[in-house]
Amino acid sequence: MKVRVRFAPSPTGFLHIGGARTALFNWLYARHTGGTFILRIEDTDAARNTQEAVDVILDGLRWLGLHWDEGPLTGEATGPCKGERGPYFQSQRRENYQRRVEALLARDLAYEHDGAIRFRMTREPIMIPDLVVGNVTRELTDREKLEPDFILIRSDGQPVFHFVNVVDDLDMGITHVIRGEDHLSNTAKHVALFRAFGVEPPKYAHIPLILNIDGTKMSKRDKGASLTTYVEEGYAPEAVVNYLCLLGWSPKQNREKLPIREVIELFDLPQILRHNARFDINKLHWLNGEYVREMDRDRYYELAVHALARIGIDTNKFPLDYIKAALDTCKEKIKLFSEVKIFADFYFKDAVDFETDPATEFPPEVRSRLARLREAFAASPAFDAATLEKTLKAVVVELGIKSGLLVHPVRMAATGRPVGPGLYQLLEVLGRDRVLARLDRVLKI
RNA sequence: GACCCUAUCGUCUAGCGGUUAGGACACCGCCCUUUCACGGCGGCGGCACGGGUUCGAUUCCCGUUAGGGUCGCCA
Repeated sequence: MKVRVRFAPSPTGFLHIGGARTALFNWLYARHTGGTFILRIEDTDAARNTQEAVDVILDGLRWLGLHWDEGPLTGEATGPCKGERGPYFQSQRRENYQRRVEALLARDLAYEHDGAIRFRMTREPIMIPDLVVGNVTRELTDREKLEPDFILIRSDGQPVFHFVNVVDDLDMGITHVIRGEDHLSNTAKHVALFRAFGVEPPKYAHIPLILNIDGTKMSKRDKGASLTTYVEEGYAPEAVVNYLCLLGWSPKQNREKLPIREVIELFDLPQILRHNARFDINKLHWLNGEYVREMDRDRYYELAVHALARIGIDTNKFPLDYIKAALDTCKEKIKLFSEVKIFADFYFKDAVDFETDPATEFPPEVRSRLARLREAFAASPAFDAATLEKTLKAVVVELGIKSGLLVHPVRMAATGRPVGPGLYQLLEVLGRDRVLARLDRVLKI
C-alpha cells in the first residue's frame, strides 16, 4: 500500500518551528517511501482563519522546500487545489462530516445531548500502537471517567477537531499519522473513532516536541518559535532544514551536515528519538555558516542582495561586478545573511556611519599617520590588494610603528567598523577614489 | 488531581550487557591571521537518584525525582 501522509496545520497566522519540523518529517517519510505528502488546512474555526494566515503556512513550507503532492495551490479556501481527494480545506468538507456523523447516529454510536452530538467512547483502556513510542495503553483519566463521551459536533453545528481530523484522515486514505507527541494522549479517541467507522486506524508516529533551550515549552510568544524569524534573520532554508533533521533524529556516523537527498535515504520512523529536544540557536548559527561558505556563488549573491535590500540598501545603483566583488569579500566571513549589514553596508553607502565619536576614534597622532598613508595610497601605481599591502607596510616601516596602529584606523576610516572583510581586499573593491575620499573626511576632523 | 511520554557532557546526539562512554555546537587556552571568520592543536564537561536481574550494568526491570504532554461545545 502506497504511503500517504499529511501535514494538517491550523491557520493561526504563523508557522511554528515545531510544526515545520512535523511537516519536514512527514515530507521525509513520503519521499523516503515514494509516498504522497498531503497538505490539509484545518480551518474549522472560521472566525480566526484568514487567507493571509494560510499563506503564511504555504509560504513557509515553500521556503523550506517541502513541496506537497496534494493540497491547496493558494491560500484561498475555495481556490484551486491539486490532488484527487480534496477539498483540502476543512471548511469545504462539511458534507463529509455530516455524512459521517449521521452514520454514527444511525448505529447509536453517537447521540445528541444539549444540542451537541457526543460520541459513545469506550470505557476500556485503549492500546495505541506507535512506531516511535511503542505500544501505549491509555487509561481514562479521572475526569474522563466522570464523562468518557466527547463532543463530535458542537451545539452551533461546528464539528470539533478530533472528529474532523479522523474523518479527513479516513476519507483521504492517510496511512501514517506523523504528528507531535502532544497528540499522543488524545489518540485513544481517534482510535476509537476509526473503529466506530469500522476500519483500523492508520499507523501512528508521535514525534517528540521541540522545547526552548531552557527546557520550557515553546509558546507562540517565544523568540524563535515562528519560522518567519529565521527567514527574516537571514538563515538559509537548507541550513534550517538540516538543523531540524537533527532534532529527534540522527544520521549516525558522527555526521551533522548532510544534503537532504541523503536524509531522505536514511530517514525512517522507528529511528526517531523518543525524548524532546531543545532548540539550540548556536548550532543552527554554526550550521548556517557552513552552508553559506559552501553555497553556490549565484545563490549566495541572491540571498545577500536580498538581505541588503531588507535593510534599505538598493544595490541596483551599483555595477554588477562591483556588487559581486564586494560580496565576495564577505562570503567566507558571515554566518548569517543579516550580517551583511556589518560586513558590507559600507560598500554601498556614500559616507561611512561611525558608531563611535570620530574625534576620539581618530586623535591627532592617528590622523597624521593616516595623512602619510593617504599620500602613499594616492601615489600608488596600482590599487590591488597586494600592492596596497606593500604600500601600507612601507609606510609602517617609514613611520617606525607597529602595523596595527595603521591597519585599524584605515579599516575604521574606510568602513566605520572595527571588524569586516580583509582590509586590503575591501580597499581594492572600494577603489582608490572612495578610499581617498573616506580618508580625507577623517583627516578633516 | 488523574492519565501518558521521556531521562548520556550546558545543548544536539552515538551507544543497544564487558567501551579509556565517541562526535558536533557552545565555552576556555595555544597556533594561524596585525580585524572578524575559517582552519589546526589542546582543554573543560555526561550516563538524574535508589533498588533489583546478572559474573558484570549507561544499556534490562521496578521505584523515586525531574521535565514534557493530555484530560475543552480550542486546534
